Amino acid sequence: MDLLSAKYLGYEPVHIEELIGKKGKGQGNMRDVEPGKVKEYAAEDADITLQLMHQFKPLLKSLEVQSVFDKVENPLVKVLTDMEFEGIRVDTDFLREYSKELEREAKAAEERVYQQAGVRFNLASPRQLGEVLFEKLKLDPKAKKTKTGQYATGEDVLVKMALQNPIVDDILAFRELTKLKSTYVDALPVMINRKTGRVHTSYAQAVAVTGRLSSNNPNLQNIPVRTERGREIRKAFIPRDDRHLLLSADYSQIELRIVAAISGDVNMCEAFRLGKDIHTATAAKVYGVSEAEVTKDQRRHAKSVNFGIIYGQGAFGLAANLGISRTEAKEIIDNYKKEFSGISRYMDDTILFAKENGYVQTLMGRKRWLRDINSSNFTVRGFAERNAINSPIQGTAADMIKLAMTALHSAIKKAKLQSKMVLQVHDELVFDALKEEVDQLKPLIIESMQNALPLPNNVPVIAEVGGGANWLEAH
DNA sequence: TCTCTGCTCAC
DNA sequence: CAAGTGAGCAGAGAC
Repeated sequence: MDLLSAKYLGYEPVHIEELIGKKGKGQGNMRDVEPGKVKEYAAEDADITLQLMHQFKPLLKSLEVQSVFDKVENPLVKVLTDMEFEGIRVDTDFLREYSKELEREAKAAEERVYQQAGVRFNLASPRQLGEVLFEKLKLDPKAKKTKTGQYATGEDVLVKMALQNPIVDDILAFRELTKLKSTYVDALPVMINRKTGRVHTSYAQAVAVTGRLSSNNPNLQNIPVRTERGREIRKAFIPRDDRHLLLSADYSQIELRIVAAISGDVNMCEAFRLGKDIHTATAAKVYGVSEAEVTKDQRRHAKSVNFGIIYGQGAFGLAANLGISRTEAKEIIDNYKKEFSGISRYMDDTILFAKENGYVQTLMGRKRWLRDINSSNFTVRGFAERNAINSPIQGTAADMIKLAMTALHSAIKKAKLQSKMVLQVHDELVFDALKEEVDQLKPLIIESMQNALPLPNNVPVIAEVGGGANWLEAH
């Protein structure tokens, strides 16, 4: 495959690597680039990439895809190169200290596991752990095996055994601590560019089949946030100096708004137009109560259904997720489909469209081809059907934030601001913002994000922005 | 050194 | 059978 096709299709790393050899052999290293030269490299990279993409254009078949190319992808190339070269500052002293703490806690959890198991082994090996748990300790006579025949020891399996078996909590703690240490706390400082003192991710523009970006070397799109210990790591992402702040702006419920808008479901569109809490509004409809009467559990269930819808989840998955019976889950889903009949119709129509045309598309016309949509194999076809439902939703959200990024890039340049857009995390943008520009920048961000791709049926798009001395505080 | 597997992090 | 899109780590085995 030639460079051009390889690049566009995402089989080769994009941007920085090809031109200055961030990880290529014998071409020097991104970490050695002179800080003063960074801008020149970025400009050169963008020019060449634009040229290559222009040559690739005749190969694109449909008008819709050309429009996605012209309006979304091509203009984004320069935006991404700028973001990659800009990078983001990381507090290495903080991470070094945190690493020691994680090390101590992991060691302690590991020792407790060996004590309780009555044997020492490699706790980091799922295979050895499975043998200890299910053959030596016989914790579950019906233990499940993976496709290669070893015992499954994933988090979902272990959590179910946690109440009867105290050893499980220590195993899970060990897993969490070592994951955080090896993947983030110890890895990030090594990725810092010696000249810029910052980490520079690479964004792949054509790897994810839905149109999302992906991020690697390092991946800055999966920095922990869910657990207390994980969240700490976000404190290590900081502004370039004390004259700057980190701003974080994210879309509120963007995928659900998109489902509502493209399905035209009256109840969900209305809920968004009235600015309601969408999960509470959903629960009220599904359980036939007023919004004030909705209980915590009902809202939790509704939230799960709303997410499940986006992924094409069935009663089995919902039951497993919520720890309820399949009958109960089925009842919730049936009610949901009755109350939100527009969404139910959208799902059926989209699968039918895919079966007839062999593809589905986003609001911008981005296509995903589904070669298995008419397969006679139930499992294979099922996957394709869930892809048919999910891809237009996830892909439209990707179109929207990509358009917003390009618009913002231009707006920041036009206003002659020094603040920089530095990260994208699917529905979030992060900025290294000069403090005196923040009051001007915030409305610019909100306006660009909310108006990048207006949704049908008057469904409002809402973006929220916050600031702080690190990525955690900015949220 | 390379590849696959199982697991876990994000949206 | 059963929830979509990614990236990266350590273990384990092939070469």
